[in-house]
Amino acid sequence: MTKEMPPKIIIPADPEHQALRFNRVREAHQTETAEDYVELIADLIETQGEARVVDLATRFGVSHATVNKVILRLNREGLVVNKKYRSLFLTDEGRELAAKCRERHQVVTDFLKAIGVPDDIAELDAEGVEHHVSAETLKIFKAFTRKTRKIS
Amino acid sequence: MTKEMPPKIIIPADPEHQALRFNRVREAHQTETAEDYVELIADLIETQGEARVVDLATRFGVSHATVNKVILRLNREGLVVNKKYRSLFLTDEGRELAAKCRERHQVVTDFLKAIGVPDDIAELDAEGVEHHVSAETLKIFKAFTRKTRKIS
DNA sequence: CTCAAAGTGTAGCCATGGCAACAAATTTGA
DNA sequence: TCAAATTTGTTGCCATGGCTACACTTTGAG
Ligand SMILES: [Mn+2]
Ligand SMILES: [Mn+2]
Ligand SMILES: [Mn+2]
Ligand SMILES: [Mn+2]
Repeated sequence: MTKEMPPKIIIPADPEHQALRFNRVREAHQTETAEDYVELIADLIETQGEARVVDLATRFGVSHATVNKVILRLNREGLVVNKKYRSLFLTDEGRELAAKCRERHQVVTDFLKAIGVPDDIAELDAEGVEHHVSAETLKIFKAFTRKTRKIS
Repeated sequence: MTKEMPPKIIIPADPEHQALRFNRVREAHQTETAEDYVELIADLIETQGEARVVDLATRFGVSHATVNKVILRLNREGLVVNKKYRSLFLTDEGRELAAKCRERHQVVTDFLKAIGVPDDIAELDAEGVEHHVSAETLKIFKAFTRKTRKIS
């Protein structure tokens, strides 16, 4: 990384350029589990008072064993605090990430609705799309939604 | 699954409804490797005359061993035909999927550019987003791009 | 024609995130 | 209170898609 790239001309068919795209998608996949987990944990703490393994399992549609394994990783990565047989908490870093993800999720959902996607479909699509939208695109989404709302 | 759900009212905070969203994302992840592979194989056959393992590796930014393993799966799934030490071919099903994915990829890229996302960023984002966009949303993307093009 | 380089295949390792089955702790309600 | 139900934890299995190292085949330059 950080080779010298003087004028940085992008040739779309350039193999290395293509590799960059796929690398970025793979990176997104690395982080998206963590993102969805901290987001849902934050939501549960707000709406239910606490985040329990069994609720995460139901909401994600996976077994509690799977949740447990992921939580172990998130703990290792410093996003989640868990004491045995107790409900889950977020670290400061986890809370920060959750806030960022919730905001982003909302921007994507609102945008899809703004361009006319039915609410239920917008919510389905946003769950996946959110993890692949760059900051620049997000900004454009936000501006578009704002503009549309002023009109209507 | 397939419990009786008479009027099917969607409550956004409903845990089962939430599980549906995440299940859909997981399904997309199951298929997206296959999608990107057949799309790139089709492109290489068109532009280079043949699709070779080493080119796929370069374009995806992974080792040739990884490509080989994925190709094995795609062969098992009836999308790719490969003879030892020979270049890769698509089955009819593979070609069909490739065409569908290329079209979808193009629609997403064009849409992002149409709403003002810079070309290079649009191409980055599209590579991930394409796999999470429903048919309904795609239709709306297409209509929006068409409309925008008429204006400009 | 030869043989070195390039390409391909394979084995074995890893991390992630699925699962079922079983074990342990906690909570609940009779 | 205390036993049953619920929740949580753990183990061991699987598939995917990463990697390196090494083996084999094909290709092409000299
Ligand atoms: Mn989300
Ligand atoms: Mn998501
Ligand atoms: Mn694509
Ligand atoms: Mn893609």
